[in-house]
This record gives sequence, C-alpha cells and structure tokens, in this order.
Amino acid sequence: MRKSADLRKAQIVAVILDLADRIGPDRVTTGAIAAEVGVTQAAIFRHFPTKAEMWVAVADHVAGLLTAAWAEALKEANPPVERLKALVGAQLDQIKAHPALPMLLFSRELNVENAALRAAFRDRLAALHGLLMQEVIAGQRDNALLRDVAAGDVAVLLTSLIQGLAIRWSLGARDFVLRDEGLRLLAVQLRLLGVRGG
Amino acid sequence: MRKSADLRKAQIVAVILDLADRIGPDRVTTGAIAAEVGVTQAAIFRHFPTKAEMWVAVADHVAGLLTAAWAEALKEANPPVERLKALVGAQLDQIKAHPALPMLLFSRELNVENAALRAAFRDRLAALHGLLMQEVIAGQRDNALLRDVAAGDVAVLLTSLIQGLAIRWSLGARDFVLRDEGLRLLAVQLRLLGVRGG
DNA sequence: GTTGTAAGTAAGTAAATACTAACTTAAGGA
DNA sequence: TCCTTAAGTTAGTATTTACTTACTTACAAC
Repeated sequence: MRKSADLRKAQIVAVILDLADRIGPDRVTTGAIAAEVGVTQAAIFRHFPTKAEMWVAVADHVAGLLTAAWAEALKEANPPVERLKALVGAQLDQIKAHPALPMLLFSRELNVENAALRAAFRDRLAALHGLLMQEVIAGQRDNALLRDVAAGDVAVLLTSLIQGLAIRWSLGARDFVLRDEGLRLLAVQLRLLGVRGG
Repeated sequence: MRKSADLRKAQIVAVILDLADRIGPDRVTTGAIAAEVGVTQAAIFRHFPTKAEMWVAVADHVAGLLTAAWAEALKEANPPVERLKALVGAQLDQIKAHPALPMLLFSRELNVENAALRAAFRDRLAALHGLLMQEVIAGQRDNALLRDVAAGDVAVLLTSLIQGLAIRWSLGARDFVLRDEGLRLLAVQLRLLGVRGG
C-alpha cells in the first residue's frame, strides 16, 4: 500500500529504532529496513538521501520522545522529591520502551561516523542532568534533602544510577523490571540524602 | 619480520583493542587489523579461524587485565573505605587505559553476535560488584559505613557511579581526568554513607 | 647442511553494502 | 477525466567484507 512521505518517514524511523534493538545498531542496513517496512530497498532512498540522514532523523525523534516524557512526568508530580522519582521513572520507562537507546550511545553511527548524533544524545543527557539538578536544589530549599552536598553532584549520581541500571539490564537477560528496580535504588539513595521514609 | 604465533596473537588482540577505540568496535575489519599489525589480511587468519574468535580472545584479555588490576589495588590498601577507593580508582584507570571498554559493552559484536563476549563482560561486572560489596560489608562491620543500607545496593550504586562517569567521559570530549572526577564523586557518595572527612 | 613445520603472501570469491538510473503506477486536484 | 506529482519498482554498480586456496619462505631441531 502506498503512504504519504510523512507517514513513511515516521515509519522508517520507528523501524530503525526497533531493528537497532533487535539486531544491533550497525546491523541496521537499508535492506533490513526496507524488508521490515515492506518496500524495496531503493524506495527507502526516496525518503532519505543517505543513511546518515536516517540516523539524524532517529536522533531527532528520540530527543523529542525523551523531552516529552520528562515534561509529562513533571506535569503532575509536586514535592521536589516526588518530581525526582517521576523523572527517573519516566526515563526508565523510555529505556524500556526503546531498549536500543543505551546501545545507540555507543554505536559506530554515533561515535565515529555521525557527530550530529553524538551531539544530540549528549545534549539530552545534559538536559536530564539539568532537570534533576533543579529538583535537587528545590528539595534542599525545602529541607527535604541534605544541603551539604552539591546539587550538581547529586544529579550526576542520579543519572549514573539510571545508566548503570540500564547497562545491567541490557547486558543481562533484561530479567528484572527496570522501573521497579530503579525506583527501589532511587529510594535507597534518597534516604542517604536525608529523605525520611523514602 | 616473522613472529611466533603467541606473540602475533597477543599483538593482534592489542591492535583490535586499540582500533576499537580509534575507529569503533564494529569498524575493526580484518583488513584494518592486518594493516595495523603490518602483515597481509590473510595472515590474520593463520592465528584465528574466524573474526568472532578474535573478539573472544579480546574479551579474555580484557577480563584478565581487569582482574589483575583489582587484585593489585587491593594488595596495599587497608581500611575497607580505602579499599573501596582503590578498587574504583583501579577500574577508572583501566577505562582510561583502554577507552574501548565502555564501547565494547554495547557493540554489535557483543550484544547480538557474540554471546561469549557478553557473558565475559557480565561476569567481570558481577565480579567487581562482588568485590565492592565485600568491602562495604567490612566497612559496615567496622562502623565506618552506615548499616541500614543493604551492602549489595551500595555496591550497585558504586558500579553505577563508575559506569555513568565512563559514559559521560566517552560521550564528551574526554575532557576531564576520569580518576580525579571519579574519586571526587566517590567521596561525595561515601560521605552520604557515613564516612567522615571523606 | 637438510628438512619439516608453520608463518606469511598473492590472488581470489561470494555475499553484503550503500546508493543510482530509468521506468511504472497510484492518488488527488483541476 | 485527465494529468501532474511523487511513491514505488527493477535492475543494476562499485566497494567492502570475511574467509579460502595454493604457493613461498623463515627458522629451529637434528
């Protein structure tokens, strides 16, 4: 069936993201994409001039997903500590929904070939760090979090918690519930940071 | 010049590890290896039957390096908290010496193609976790670390600290001193865990 | 020295890759 | 209803990849 260019582009991006998880980011060939989309290989190039452009589109899409997920998480949650939990939970949910995400951080397309990709991911990591730090500062102001620790350092520890967990999940059999284990560890860390009944 | 098989094998492994960092793990072709070693491409296959076998040898080599580095670190250090610092410092030194290490965790060779590779890395991560946990338990026994946190959870937080830092280092311009920044963050975390004058 | 072994080479192969050129056909507006 | 546009196809190409085969040569033990 024939689709409009916009729909097809979106479909291609989604297929790449899915394939990246299932067969590995650099194994995602134009042939594999075409087979999954259900068109000929050449048709892919009607929508993207080069393969690198496809990855840029994937990066844009992922950046949008993350940004939206964080905004959504912050919409409802309200004491700073709850907002921290919401952010971490949202990020873990995104990783679960798109397990290729951690792998993309270190794929060849990103690290060697495509500087734009790397920049996009670094930018999103920095954004998450910023959001977390903001909440840590608010929590310290409310006396909900210890004040004698730099908010930036706490934010680093929290992003590391997410990434370390994602590595463990990816490397293993993905045999635990990312969100549950993450929020449990977050509670441990928050208790160390002075939150009572974390 | 002609070398013995053992020397050549070791050289090939070292070259792969170096190339993996410089051009990306999956860009390491047999041709690139051969050029770097200084022999013809076909000569590589005198020493390894398949490319997958080469990666297994790399994994074995890396596992040995890590294990030795941890043992060395623990040799001298003595109060548990110092031993924790030594372990973390040693691991960060290894990552600095072999920057391909974090990338290998997520390369195609590991994640999709080569189950043996993944198993080897998971095993080493588990080993580090075990060593850290052991020291945490000792620290708690000495009343140097808070007792109301599970030692296993603390070990997870510490390995995550290392991994998160490595990601930040790799993704960025490697523009900070891994060991310094890592030990600084470790001190922050240790202070949260009850260590005075961390 | 001679000789067997194994490290090395030259020259190839089949398969896979990103990308192209020329043609076909579906779909929506005039 | 026709006709323009653009999504799609078929059939390629040049390059790169892991791996092979048949031959050559360095070297160490005897």
